[in-house]
Amino acid sequence: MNRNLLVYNSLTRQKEVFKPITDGYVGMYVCGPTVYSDVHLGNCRTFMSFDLIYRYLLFLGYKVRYVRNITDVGHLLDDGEDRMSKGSRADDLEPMEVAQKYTNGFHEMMHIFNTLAPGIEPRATGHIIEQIEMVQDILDKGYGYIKNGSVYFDTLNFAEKTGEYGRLSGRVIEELLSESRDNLKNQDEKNHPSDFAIWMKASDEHIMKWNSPWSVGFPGWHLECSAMSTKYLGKTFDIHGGGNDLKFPHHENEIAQNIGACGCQPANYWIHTNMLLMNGKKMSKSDGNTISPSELFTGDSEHVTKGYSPMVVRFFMLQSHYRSPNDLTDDALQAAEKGFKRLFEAYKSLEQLDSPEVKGAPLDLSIEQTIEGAFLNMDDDFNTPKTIARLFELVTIINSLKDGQLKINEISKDGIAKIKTAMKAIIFNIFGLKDESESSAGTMDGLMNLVIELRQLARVNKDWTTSDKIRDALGEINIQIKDGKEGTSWSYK
RNA sequence: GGUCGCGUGGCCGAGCGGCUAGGCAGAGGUCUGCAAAACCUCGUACAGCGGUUCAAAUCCGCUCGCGACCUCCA
Repeated sequence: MNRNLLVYNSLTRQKEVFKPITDGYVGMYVCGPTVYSDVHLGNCRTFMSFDLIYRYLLFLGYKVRYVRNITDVGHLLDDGEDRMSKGSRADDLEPMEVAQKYTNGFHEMMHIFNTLAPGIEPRATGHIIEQIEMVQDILDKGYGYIKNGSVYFDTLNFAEKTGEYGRLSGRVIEELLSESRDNLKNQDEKNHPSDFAIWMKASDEHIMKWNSPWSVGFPGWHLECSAMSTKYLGKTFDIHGGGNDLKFPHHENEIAQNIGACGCQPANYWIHTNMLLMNGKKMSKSDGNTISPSELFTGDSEHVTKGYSPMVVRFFMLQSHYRSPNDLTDDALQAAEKGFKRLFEAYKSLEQLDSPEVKGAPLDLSIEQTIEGAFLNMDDDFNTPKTIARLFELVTIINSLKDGQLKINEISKDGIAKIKTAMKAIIFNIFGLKDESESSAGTMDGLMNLVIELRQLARVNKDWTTSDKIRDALGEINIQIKDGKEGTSWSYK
């Protein structure tokens, strides 16, 4: 498919025409989670955003190698303790048990949200050798120095020689120096405050450690992504993504390491997703301003009045652009839930539509324009809210045709087929939504057809007591009866 | 304190120099045995103050408010 895809590149701060290194192929690396506790809803938003991007690239016909790592080592806390170690001590588990436990939970949640699994999901601990080799490369190029068994990246020297440091995050090395002057404590081994460790010597009590030419230790906390993206996607690949809170220092340092090791930019396009807020504020466990995915599904939280299904949450997130902050509120979720149901109801109605005209009916042209508009919106930096607006324009047309406000011969068979193809592609393939009411649909349809038939019989006999009782009783178990011109249909409330 | 970004109608959320966003909620109407659903119509916007322009929600400046990053973070 020859579409002109525009992508906002954080590196250049503008939308650019997307052109992969190799025609038809895309290499995409996304920074995955650190698996030391349960998945955070914010993580889910980020990975759903990249799932959408992945899905759209696939839809456009690209062969995509999607790599998303699992970080199971190397993130230090303020007190110098590794998160994995801390997690394992708290749960009385081996570090790898902690990693496995939360990796499983993460995968389960990604499945619940209907995201496609990446093609490769490398773990930091599985790539210690590659990371050691990269440290050596950086040392060989003169961008690293050794202090007491630890190896640091020499940002000053790197910035002077390449002029690259700070480009992604818009930082200047002199500013980094001045803003860090106050807190030079705990940094005595570093030559410069903005330097960062690429190999850390481990203390005796440290659990996760490996042999290296410099010390028994562990890799620095930005190195894994540099090493693993290079291993699976090459020295320079197409897209690197992550949450915008990773821009600095993580991604800035990643770029420095890659350029330091091989002299080339790791990725041509950097994509950063924005944060999920709740009630206008960043989600934070310490402030109590947080909700877990399962609490959101069950409604077991003071922040919501009821539970919202995974697909409603996904649809809600699609209603805002991936580069905008997304504010989770109960009102917004309720609105999303109704919109989501209207969309799916219309899609079901669409499947029943048929026209006597073969082609060339009056509505056909505007429908084609709306469909094309939807895809143009997707081409414009994956603008899902605009695409959804086009979808709802189609919803109105579908409902009008179904209810007879628009005559069925105003659209052709060809036009209906085009809406079907487009909506199916956008809703299911690109947005990754699914109909949650589908389970055991065959039995339910059969049962409901019978009930509706009985009620119709009562209505023909003007037995309103019976017909209303059927309707109201069904309403109580959340099934809604809808009397239309073309007969009666039903849906879950 | 420094850097970056944002403030759109009752709520959410696109738009980013001239052309209807869309959803939810609200009002009126059509349809219906009644209701719901659906459809049609309608209203209330661009934080504030200045400036640039024939024209600004959209560009510039200031003020206020919010968020992210600067320390691990999606």
